[in-house]
Amino acid sequence: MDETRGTETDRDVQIDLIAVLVAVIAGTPSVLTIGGGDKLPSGPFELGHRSLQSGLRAWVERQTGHPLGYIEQLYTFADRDRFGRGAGRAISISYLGLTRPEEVDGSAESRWTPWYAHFPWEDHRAGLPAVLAEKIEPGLKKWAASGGDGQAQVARWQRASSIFGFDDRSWNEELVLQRYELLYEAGLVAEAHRSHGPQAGDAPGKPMFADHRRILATALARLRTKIKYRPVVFELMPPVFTLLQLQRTVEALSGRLAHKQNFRRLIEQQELVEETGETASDTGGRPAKLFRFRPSIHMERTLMGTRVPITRS
Amino acid sequence: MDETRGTETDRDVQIDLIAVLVAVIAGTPSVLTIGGGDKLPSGPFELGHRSLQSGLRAWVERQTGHPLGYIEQLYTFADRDRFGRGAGRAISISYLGLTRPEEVDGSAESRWTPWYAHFPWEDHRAGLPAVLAEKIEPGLKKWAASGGDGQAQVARWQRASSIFGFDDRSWNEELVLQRYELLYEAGLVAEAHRSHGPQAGDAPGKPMFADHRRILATALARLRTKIKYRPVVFELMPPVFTLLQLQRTVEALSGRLAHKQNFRRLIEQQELVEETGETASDTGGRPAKLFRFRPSIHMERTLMGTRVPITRS
DNA sequence: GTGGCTTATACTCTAAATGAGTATAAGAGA
DNA sequence: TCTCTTATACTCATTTAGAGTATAAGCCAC
Repeated sequence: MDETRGTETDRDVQIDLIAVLVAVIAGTPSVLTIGGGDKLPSGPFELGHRSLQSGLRAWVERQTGHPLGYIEQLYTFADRDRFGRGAGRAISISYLGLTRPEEVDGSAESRWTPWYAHFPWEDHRAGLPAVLAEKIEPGLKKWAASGGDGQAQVARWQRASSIFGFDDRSWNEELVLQRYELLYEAGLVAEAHRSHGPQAGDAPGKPMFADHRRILATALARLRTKIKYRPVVFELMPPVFTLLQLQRTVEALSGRLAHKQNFRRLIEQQELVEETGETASDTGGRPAKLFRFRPSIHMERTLMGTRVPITRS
Repeated sequence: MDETRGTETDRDVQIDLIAVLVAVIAGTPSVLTIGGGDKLPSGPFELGHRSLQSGLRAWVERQTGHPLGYIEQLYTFADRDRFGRGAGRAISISYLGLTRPEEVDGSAESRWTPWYAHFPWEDHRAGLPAVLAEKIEPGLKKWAASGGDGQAQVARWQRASSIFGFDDRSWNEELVLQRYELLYEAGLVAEAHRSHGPQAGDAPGKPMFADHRRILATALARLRTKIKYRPVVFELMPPVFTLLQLQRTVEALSGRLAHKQNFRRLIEQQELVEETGETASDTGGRPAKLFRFRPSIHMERTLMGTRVPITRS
């Protein structure tokens, strides 16, 4: 099996670990960035590291002063052209990490960036984002119209509209990555233009370094999928919270609103939380009971499911 | 953190691509193996490869004579001790691939191995597998009883019973990896004993080379999860099939039986398939209508969902 | 060619889950 | 006390899911 080995196989291959660290800060889902807010924390995987995870922890903590809690592997990339030709090649192993607000500090080099700044079309909490109708839909219409023969054009538009929910199709919040990739393909995000030419300024969403925005999209998609069947939200919550706070966090992640009464029904019937006995009176209305996550149920739920209701319209 | 390092960041790191290639052959879910049936096809990622996927394709096709269709990335491993100390270290990027029976041939070096040979406890189609009550439950009871103080013992047994569905808890077919890892931890699979000592013969399920069985477990878990919400089963079906054949394939993957009438209802209402107009008369009873996958719905369903009914008991 | 075996296919029934809404409670502040 | 705000309890209709009954349409043995 080892034909051409020995010379080049195991040389010039750099292994990078990239972290997408997420926290919800004052209701705003945010990602930890370095370098002026457009780079994800990352660093090389070194021989001294015991494992990929521990390598990542070491790097991120050094680079951001931020200790890592829950982390999970996202995806491994290896594009030859990732950093231009001739530079050898890099393999990037990306991770998703979740942290609580209390643990948030932000060091000199790192800071928390609201992720919807990079994906304004993903936040539907206040209704359809304007950017969809103003830039994305016309942009994709043009892209579809430029695609080969009639049939190919129809196929392009079908793809676009089913992914983005145009023409009265429903919005699926999990398709973050597909949407980003489609925009990239259609040249509607700045990263698609190597030279960052004239279009870059007009393209929706703040661009990021190299393919970091794609990685962030992967993370968002994974998180939105995961909160529906694993109780990971709690990794983002303070130890004690009201049900509305919990709901707001879920909404921040999924980018859409939930039906309050049904949300509460679902959470309670799943026995994920228990009352602390105290109430929070700073809510502006009737004081809300405070809850904590039920640790006893933790393992069980990690295995089984959690569900979250989201309004249909 | 950089204890024993020197200059060597990008040296001595070998990158392996590992394929878990799945096909359902005559109702038996199988995995492509080499080396006498205990190894997954794999090979180094080389500079000449355009991407991870194309590297994998090249390797597998050369090694097994088997062209790859649908593939998706599974997980990236990097254990320092994977191949013993001093051997540098290896990073393994694993992929799951699905193929159709027609494409199945099996070359000299490769062959198809029924995967339940490696995971006999995962096949519940003919009721609870005997190995559960005979070996696994007593083995895990013993393991639980040997774990620290009373509380720790209870916690161990709780974990075991909720993962394996003991004590009248329900079986969750998706927890393939958790079950394998628990068995490993409890020393109940041969791989847990480096020396392959006396217990190896008694341990349930055929062992595999290195950590290949863990990778296979990862693949099985992913596949069982995925068939529930993406129409990937069709990658495993011939172009034309009866609904019962489709059902048998789903059952083979999930390891449990489905309710025939409800299965049909679900498949039909989802409009995943369409009649070809022909019937198959070799089914032993009333001839069954033949169906094909609806290509028009393919993209849409790739984005949206597919569901599959499974009997509760 | 008829009765019995097998699988296919159509329906029915019931319970649970889900989406949406109404009604009432309990604080703060004018 | 009235009003505003949020919290919380219930109700209702629809959909989905699990399970079962009934009927259809082939083959085969006799």
